[in-house]
Amino acid sequence: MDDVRVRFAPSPTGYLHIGGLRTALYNYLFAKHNNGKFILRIEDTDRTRFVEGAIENLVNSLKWAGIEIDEGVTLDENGQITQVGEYGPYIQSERLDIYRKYIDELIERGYAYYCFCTKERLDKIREEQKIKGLVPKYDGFCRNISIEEAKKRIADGEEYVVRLKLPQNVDIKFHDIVRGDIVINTNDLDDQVLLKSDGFPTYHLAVVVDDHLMNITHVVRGEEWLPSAPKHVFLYQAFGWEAPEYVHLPTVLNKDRKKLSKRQGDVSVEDFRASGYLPEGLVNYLALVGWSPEGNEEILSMDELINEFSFERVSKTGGIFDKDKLNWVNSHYIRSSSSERITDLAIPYLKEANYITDEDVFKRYDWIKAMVVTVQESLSTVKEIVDKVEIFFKDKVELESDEVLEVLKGEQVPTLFEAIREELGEIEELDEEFCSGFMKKIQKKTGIKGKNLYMPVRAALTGNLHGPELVNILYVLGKQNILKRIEYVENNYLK
RNA sequence: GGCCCCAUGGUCAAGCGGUUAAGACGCUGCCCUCUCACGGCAGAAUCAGGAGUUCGAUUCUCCUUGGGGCUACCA
Repeated sequence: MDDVRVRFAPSPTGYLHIGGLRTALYNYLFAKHNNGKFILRIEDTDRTRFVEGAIENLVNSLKWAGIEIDEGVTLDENGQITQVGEYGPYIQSERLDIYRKYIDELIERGYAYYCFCTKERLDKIREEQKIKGLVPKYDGFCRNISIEEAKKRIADGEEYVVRLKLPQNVDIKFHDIVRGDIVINTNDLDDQVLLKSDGFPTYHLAVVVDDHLMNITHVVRGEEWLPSAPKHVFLYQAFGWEAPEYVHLPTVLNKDRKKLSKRQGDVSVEDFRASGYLPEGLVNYLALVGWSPEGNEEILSMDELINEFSFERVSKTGGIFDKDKLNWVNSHYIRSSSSERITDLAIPYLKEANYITDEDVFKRYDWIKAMVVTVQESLSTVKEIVDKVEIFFKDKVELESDEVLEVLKGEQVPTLFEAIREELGEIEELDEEFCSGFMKKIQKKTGIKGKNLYMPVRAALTGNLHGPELVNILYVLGKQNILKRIEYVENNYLK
């Protein structure tokens, strides 16, 4: 295969959408699988939709996800937008003169024409066509204006656009790697605007010119581009260029089988990151929506994904974004991460919940880490740690249910509490070693064992019948908290 | 409405003419265990419908139905 060059070409209209990440990911996986280049191009031809800071966000989200940009738009070490590569500029608004040149060429060759129709006229004819039950499309009013006349009108200051001049009733065929051959008749296509009245190209012109000039070998993009692909193919033919290979990816849907949208909650990569998803988890899961590995193993690192990826195994069907499965994948990565990593990721959440302070981070890092380890295996997202460690930070012991009270009212409970007090009285503070032997000592001392030993202690310390290992709870709580909670329980529930 | 794409359990999906129709998430039960979680085992659950083609269709063709997309001087 020729040197593979693919591009991810988002519009800088905000944050990177989860569907966009998937598209970028498949581009990246394909490129890396073939030792090719992954290029980031910014398609900012719609000035009305430009959002400040969007490019930085896009790049940061890609980097976070582990997608490395080989060429095109990226950020330098100071976080400033920069462009690398020999096919630049890679930001379309900086390529206006290039598009201009190719538009002129198209017009000269008779594949495009100037159009002076006003917005009002366009709206009107569409309205009429709709009423008549016709397909709303441009009626060709300006199709036959001569170049000379058009130029004169332009010189007179008339506003204009340039439209694609599509032949009538011609089948345009093209091949899509995952979908096979696709044929669309030009009668079902519109004389698409190529150059807008503000001098900016539309997507259709810019994408063709840029993909050609940047030597893109494979256009991998969302399914929503499928119906306009023939226009692009026609343009390649008009220019006399060789078209790239096409891959139109199935859509990522929400539970209602609609395109994933903001109304359903998190949709941007930034949202998922903030919710405590690890990049490996999100990437791994996303790879699985619309593609499947050959084997049964679904937990795959980026390198493994690169190694296994092929368009042959990309599905044609839109897939629903399944948060449950994402959580499962993510929990896998949380469990297999080092406790240091998860601790560092958890600290901001713990601080936000006012469970810890900067001073704690500085002075009691090991204690924080111990707490994280205690709940690490049960987390789906790092953010969940806030709920999981809540038990350690309550002043009062709140009983979760009547069953807890039942346990606390067991007849051996006073003996148990007394033994704990005595045992704790002998030491300054708990260390991990002490904790791991603690329950055994109590057992020896009181003769109480098993459920009867653990459950009342758990109930008294957490107000709960479930939770992490009791030994860990003891350590995280520390001597004073243990004594306080026992006392609290005695005073409030056992009198 | 027109055009295009798509169709295997609730979800992601394997399958590419002959299979007891994989696997994963979720769900249920059991085991492990102080409990939860992890882990292990087991279970329920799928080829949208109808015509063809064929000795034989989940698989190929057509129709119906359903879903999605496009139909802008947005991408």
